[in-house]
Amino acid sequence: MHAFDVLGDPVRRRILELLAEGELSSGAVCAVIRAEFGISQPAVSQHLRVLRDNGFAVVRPAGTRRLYAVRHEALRDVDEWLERFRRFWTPPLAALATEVARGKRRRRLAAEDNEKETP
Amino acid sequence: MHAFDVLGDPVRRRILELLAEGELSSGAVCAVIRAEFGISQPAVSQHLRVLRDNGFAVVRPAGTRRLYAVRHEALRDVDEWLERFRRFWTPPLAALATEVARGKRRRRLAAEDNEKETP
DNA sequence: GCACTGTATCACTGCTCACTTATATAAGTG
DNA sequence: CACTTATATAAGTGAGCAGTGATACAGTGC
Repeated sequence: MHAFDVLGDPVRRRILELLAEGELSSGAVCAVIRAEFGISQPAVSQHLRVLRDNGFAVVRPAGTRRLYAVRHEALRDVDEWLERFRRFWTPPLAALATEVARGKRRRRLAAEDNEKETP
Repeated sequence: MHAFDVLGDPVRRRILELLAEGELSSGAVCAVIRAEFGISQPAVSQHLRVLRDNGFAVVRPAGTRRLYAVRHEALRDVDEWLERFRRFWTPPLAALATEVARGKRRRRLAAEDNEKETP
């Protein structure tokens, strides 16, 4: 499932917005979504599953609860897709900083690869 | 239709990628998409319509052709939705520049509103 | 152990939406 | 004008997916 397919659903977008504030239990997410969209608990649970399966969220058991958090890597991929359009509205300073960040990230990823190859 | 629903389709994303390079005729888009996705001309035309109707593309007649171009405003809205997540991977410099740009945009929009109210 | 709460999965269903074929509209060309 | 090319619209069909109710599973406290 492509990143944008995941974000194509309003419920999933809302869940991510909620998780952006910080870790939340399945039940907490469920409560808000039920109130706002009027859908059942299984429906919310399935959306959480989609988010998990596609790397948009991570889950951590805490007693009987399961705490969800955003995985920002997935959203960064979306952000990078926008890159090619961004130059039309991004001022040069931000573009430069983004470029610097991207270079950093590339170097980091490359370093990780080297670690794997020569452990 | 929400911006992310529009981007939820791989064909539409690809079309936007093509248009990001510059203005293209319906036929030119069609040729590429047909080759890559194997769908019919009407199918492509319908996707172009969705992009038009949702403000992701503008069209300009040129003789018998119709030239399509990206409307960046729509993509900026998507970009702004990502804003709340971006702080996790954006370096401070870029964040500052983005903030400056946003202030600019807000002032511009406000100015436009004033123009309307006192023409 | 049992009951209870919190969460996930299963099996099914209905609706949305992307596709197709056929056709309409519009502009250039002889 | 008829003919062709370029593009859009119409009508109908099929698949996918988000929803439901029922159920299973896991952890907590008695």
